[in-house]
Amino acid sequence: MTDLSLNVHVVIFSLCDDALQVLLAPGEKDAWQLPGQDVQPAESLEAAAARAFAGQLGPGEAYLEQLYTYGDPGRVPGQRTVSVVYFVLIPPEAQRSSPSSTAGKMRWFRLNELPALDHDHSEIIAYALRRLHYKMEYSAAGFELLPDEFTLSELQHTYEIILGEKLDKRNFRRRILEAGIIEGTPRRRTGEGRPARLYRYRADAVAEVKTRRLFP
Amino acid sequence: MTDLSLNVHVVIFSLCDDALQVLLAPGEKDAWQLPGQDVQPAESLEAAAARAFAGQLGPGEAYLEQLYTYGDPGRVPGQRTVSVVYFVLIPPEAQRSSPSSTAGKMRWFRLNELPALDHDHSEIIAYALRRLHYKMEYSAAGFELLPDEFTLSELQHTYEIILGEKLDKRNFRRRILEAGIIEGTPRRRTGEGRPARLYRYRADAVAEVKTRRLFP
DNA sequence: AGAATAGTGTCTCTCAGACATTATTTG
DNA sequence: CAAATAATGTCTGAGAGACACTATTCT
Repeated sequence: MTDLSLNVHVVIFSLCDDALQVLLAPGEKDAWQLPGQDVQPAESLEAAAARAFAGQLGPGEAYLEQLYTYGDPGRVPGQRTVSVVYFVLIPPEAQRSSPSSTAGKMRWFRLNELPALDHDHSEIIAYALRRLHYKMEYSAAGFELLPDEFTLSELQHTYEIILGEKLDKRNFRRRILEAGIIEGTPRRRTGEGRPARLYRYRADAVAEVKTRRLFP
Repeated sequence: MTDLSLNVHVVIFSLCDDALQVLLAPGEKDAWQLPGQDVQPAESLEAAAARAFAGQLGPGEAYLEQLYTYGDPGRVPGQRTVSVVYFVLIPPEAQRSSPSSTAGKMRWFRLNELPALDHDHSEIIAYALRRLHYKMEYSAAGFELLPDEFTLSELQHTYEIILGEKLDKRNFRRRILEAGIIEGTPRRRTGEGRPARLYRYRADAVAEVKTRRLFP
C-alpha cells in the first residue's frame, strides 16, 4: 500500500501517589498523545516500542507486550496510519522522567484526570486499562508495578488500586502465600508502626493459571 | 517507512470429522500459507481480513478477532512485511469451500497433519491455537464452532475435541444449564438411538466471566 | 429384543469469603 | 503508653468432581 505510515505507540502504566497513572507526550496543539514513533526499516516492532520510551525512564525492568493494532482509514487525518500499540508496566523506581528530549517533556497523568488526547488515543487507553484488569485476574502482572522487594501490605494495596475494590487482609495473605509465587526475605521495611517483612516475586514459580473454567 | 508491505492474514478454525481443522491456501512452491491479502487504501484492517476468506465459504456467521501483528524485519524475505493476523471461528455449515478462486483452491487441514508452511505461519497457527484454548476457558467461544442449534452431546464433544480431554456428562450438563447461556428448543435431533433435544445459544445471556482470580 | 444414545441425582471435599484479636515498633 | 501498622486462625457455605442407572428410539 502506498502512502502508508507505520508507527508504534506505548501505553505505559505505573503507580504513583496511590493511583494508576499513564505517561503521555505532548501532541498536537494543547492535546497530548501516547508516546510513539515511526518504525525504522531494520528494527522489530517491539524494539521500536521500547525505543519510544527508553531514555525517558530510569533503570528498572519494564514489562512490554503487544496490545492491539489500530489501522482504520481516517483514524488519523491526512494519511493512512497503522499504529501497533504496546502495553507497558513499570515499577516505581523507573518513573523518574529525564529532564528533556527532542520530543518534549512527557508527564504522568492519573486515569481520571486525562487531558485531551489526539486521534483515537483515549479509546486506546481505555482498552489497555480493560486489558490490565484481565491480566491482574489470571496472571502475575501486578508484580510488574512493584519494586523488587515489597511488603504484603504494599502488594495488597496495588491490587486494591487497580481492581478498585477493598480486599480482606487475612484472605489475601493466605492465598498469595499458598500460591507460592512470592518468598520472604530476611529484610524488613521500617517506618511508622511495626516493621513489615519484605517479600520478593519468585519468577521461577511459573504461576500456571489454574483458572476454573467458565463452562467445562 | 518506505518499501513496506502491509497485509492481513486469517487463521480460520472449524470442526470437521471430529477434529479441529485450519483452512489454508496454496503458497510458494509446494508449501501452503494462511489466507491473506494486501490491505486496500480505503479499507479497514478487519474488512480486509473478512475479504480474505469471503467467497471461499458458505453462509453462516464467522467470529473474527484480531490475533497479533507480526512485523519483524526478515520474517518475509525480500521486503519488510507487516502482517496483521486475525483469528476466525466458523460453524460447520459454512465450511463448504467454493470450487475455485483466483488464489487457487483452499483446503482444510487437521492440526496434527499440517503441511509445510510459508514464513512464520506455523508459529502463527501455534499461537492462534493457544489463544483458542484460553478463549474456551473464559468465554463462550465454543459456540462459534457449532451450528445454530445443537445437542448437549455435540456441545460436550466440541469442548472435548478442543480441550483435548474427556468431560463428565452429568457435570457438564449441570454446569452448562445452570450457567443459563443456552436454552432448549422444542425440536429434537433424531438419529440412531433416542432423539436428543436441540438447544441454542442465548446471545443475550452475556456470559459475564466470573473467573475466580488467581490471586485476589 | 437388542443396540445405541439421551437423560438424570447424590455425596464428598476443597476452597472462597466473612470475621477480630494479638504483636511489634516508633514517638 | 498511645498510636500505628503487621501478623495470625476458624467457621461456613458454594460449588467442582467422582460416580451408575433409567429412558427412549430405531432396526
